[in-house]
Amino acid sequence: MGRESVGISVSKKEDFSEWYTQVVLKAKLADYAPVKGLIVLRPDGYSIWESLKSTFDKKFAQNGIRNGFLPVLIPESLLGKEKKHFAGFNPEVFWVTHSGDNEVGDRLALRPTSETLAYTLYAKWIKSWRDLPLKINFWNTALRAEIKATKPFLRTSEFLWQEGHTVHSTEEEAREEVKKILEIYKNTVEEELAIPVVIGKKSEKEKFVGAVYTTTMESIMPDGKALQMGTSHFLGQNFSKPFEVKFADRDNVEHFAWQTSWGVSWRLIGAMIMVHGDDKGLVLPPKVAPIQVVIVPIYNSDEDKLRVMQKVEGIKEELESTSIRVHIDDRNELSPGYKFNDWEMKGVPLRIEIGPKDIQQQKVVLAKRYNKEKIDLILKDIEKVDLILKEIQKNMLKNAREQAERNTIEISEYTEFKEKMEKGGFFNAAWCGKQVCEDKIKEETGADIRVIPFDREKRYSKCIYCKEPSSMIPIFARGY
RNA sequence: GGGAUCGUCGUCUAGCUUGGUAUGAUACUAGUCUGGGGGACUAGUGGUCGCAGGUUCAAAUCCUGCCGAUCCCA
Repeated sequence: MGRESVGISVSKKEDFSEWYTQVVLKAKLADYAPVKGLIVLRPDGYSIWESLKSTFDKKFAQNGIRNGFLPVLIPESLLGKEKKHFAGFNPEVFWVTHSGDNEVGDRLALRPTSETLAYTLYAKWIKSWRDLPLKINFWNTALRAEIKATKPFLRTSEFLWQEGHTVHSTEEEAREEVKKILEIYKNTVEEELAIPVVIGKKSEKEKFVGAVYTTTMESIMPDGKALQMGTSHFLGQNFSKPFEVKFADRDNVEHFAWQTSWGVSWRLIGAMIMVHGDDKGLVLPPKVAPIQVVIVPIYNSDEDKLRVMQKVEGIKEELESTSIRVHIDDRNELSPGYKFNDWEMKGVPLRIEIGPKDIQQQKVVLAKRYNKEKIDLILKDIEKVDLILKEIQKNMLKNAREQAERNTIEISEYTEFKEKMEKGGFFNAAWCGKQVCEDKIKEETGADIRVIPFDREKRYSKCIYCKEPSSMIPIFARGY
């Protein structure tokens, strides 16, 4: 009894959407807030975010990027300065119309993104080529009113993210920056979260409103839908002109600057849950797990307890000396079986079980979360835990990659495309580049162009829709 | 944007048709026995029925509005 109400009550395979929501809530990553579309991050969820944040911060710093802070309110007059940008975001902006009892003249937007505010300030700060490049990243939240059904981490009206905004004196340097950032994103997501991504460009239709072009990384989820994992935009001079981000070059001629902007959000956490989780709950990659190893002591008498706990403390110290994050589950009132299930729900990568029998044999039992494997480890080999965690991290990426590959297909017949799209997946299909075809495909199959992979930008074939000559093979999929 | 369904202790749920202040499970608290895969027993705590208003002697139940959630279609 009780099993159903404590654990996940549906299987990942049969009801993916319900499964996802239950994992988020029951693993205590997040909870719903009293306002539609808003969620609350709990400590277990927030530490995953903190872990990602610290990795990104290190990599950004190595690339000469520093952190700053921007306020949340942006006057309408600023937001509207770049026309297309404004038109794109306007339908989902939250507006502040009053300050206290007084109506404000120029309505204030709760930032849907900060380009317009940042660049107003950049225009003040940048005078000379000596001020460039200017590279600032902002960790904050963005607000975009979601009318559609919301999902924790994947679609919420407020989300945690970082938005980076850089300014360069040359076009080449800005384009290079866009690329560098996307590489940082890809490496981090694959190495930390063990999720494989495909990088490339967005189509004209799908690019960031106001950008010259958008580069993106996309991943496929186990239900066959695509998730945008992060974007890095080349803004050209589209913003520097209306916002007058200008600098005097070495020859004392004034030029408009070249800009980039880029961001990843807590969607990454949602992706991690979907890709790695199973019917027992969350499965965390060791690198981002708040607790990497949980020790469950087993005993049934006071003398046993004493002996076991002594051993357990020793193991903990030894593991911590190699910077492993260890937790001892010393809750006295719960049975070992309950604890096993509890930590599996929370996704802790490795569990150590140790009881009187183990002490007698000078060993412990190791249980790996991601593949449910249970093995014995001789006590004096305890330092191998570090290696095992590394191996888990590696295998999780490998498994995810294999799964992604199984869900990716080459396709050249439109009828087959339509038919198979019902089941989802990444479809490599040729495209002529015309938006009419892109629109028709979206209308008839629900799939859009997720990404045009960099290595498939110059592949010549026939458009899947109109059969006219095509010059690229994008990935089509239904998205989140 | 159009349509449908729903909202009762923390969670799931009975009651709603035929108005009379709420059922059970789980969780939680305490104790005893237990303890290597969600343990048992006993005793407790907890809800005024999403919110606001209306009808009525009386509203979880009927009516109106709002808020929120889920699903389908575009």
